Amino acid sequence: MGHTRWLSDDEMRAWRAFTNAHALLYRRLDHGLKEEVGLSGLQYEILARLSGAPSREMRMAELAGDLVNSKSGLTYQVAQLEKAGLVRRRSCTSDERAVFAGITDEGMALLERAAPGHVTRVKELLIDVLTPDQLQALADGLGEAGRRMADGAGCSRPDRATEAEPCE
Amino acid sequence: MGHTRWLSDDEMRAWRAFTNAHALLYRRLDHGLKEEVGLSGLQYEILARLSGAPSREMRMAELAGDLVNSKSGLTYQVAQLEKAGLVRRRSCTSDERAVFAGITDEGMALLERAAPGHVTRVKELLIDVLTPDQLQALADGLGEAGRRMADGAGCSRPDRATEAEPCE
DNA sequence: GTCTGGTTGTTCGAATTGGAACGACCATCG
DNA sequence: CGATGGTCGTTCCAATTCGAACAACCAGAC
Repeated sequence: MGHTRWLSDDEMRAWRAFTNAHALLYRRLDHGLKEEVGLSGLQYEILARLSGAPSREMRMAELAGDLVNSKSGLTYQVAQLEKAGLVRRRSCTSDERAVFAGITDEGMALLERAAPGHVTRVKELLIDVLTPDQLQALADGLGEAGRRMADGAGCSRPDRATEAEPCE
Repeated sequence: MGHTRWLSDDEMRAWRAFTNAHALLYRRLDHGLKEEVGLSGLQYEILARLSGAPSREMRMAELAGDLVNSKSGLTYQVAQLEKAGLVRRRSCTSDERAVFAGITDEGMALLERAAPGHVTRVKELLIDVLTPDQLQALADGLGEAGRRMADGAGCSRPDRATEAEPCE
């Protein structure tokens, strides 16, 4: 490691734009959700993933991996959602360790009530601002970056375990 | 508002890539900083901004605006940094309300020790993964999105006040 | 002057986060 | 079977986050 390669002006601009846009956007989305349906951004994401899962449920570990949140953090949030009746938990019969979190009908109803506003905001504040080329570049470039980081490349993260079959 | 315009597959891919890459990346950077110099990502950002400011100091409000963090959150972190001797605070003589936070020599030293590893990680994990075109698209597209959100467009945020002259 | 409206940074309390430690569990080997 | 190593989700605790309320302050109208 001779001397450090600093960021060029262009690189710095891109990097700042990336973090700045994310912070600004996430803040808006969070507030919007909180106001409209009382959910946090993370809670919305949890419900969204569950609603899209095969049988409307997922393993805790899989969820945590998808959301890039710590296990303990997920436990906490799922507990909140369960208290609110939006999610139900059941333990897997074939693997006593595993816990499945599934979205309830009530959760689906709330999600459907939350989605329009949320999606509209994402479109207005990000998607519609980008040209089709920029959108594509974003999907390609950041998709690749995400993929590389997800595979333990360069650091921790040994996961990518079993693909979570419906269990029974 | 007729019916909601949902996200197309491409749009969804881009959106997911964006949030996913950010989460993954920020987590790595955070851990890296914590291990190498004991700073959090936010603390590093604070020091970095201060080090680049005209006289190595900024108003609290300006800092908070740049970092997109709540005022109270910034107060907390700056207090931490001050306790560690990396930052010093002084109140402005011409405007008794304002508080300037400035980075100390000790802070500069730590920042210089932290920067190489941090910057290298940013390059390796993000910049170097992108093609020049993608980098440019990211800077342009997300830059524009950030700019629009920063101007109260569509929502709260009335700020963008005085440009914080050196005060004396 | 004095009043009013808006700004600034801090304080407070409640909610959330994340890591480490833990107990329960599976799978493999002998 | 008994032991071992690894996985899973939870619990615990300290650190952090955010918004609302607050006190001090500035600026302009009157």
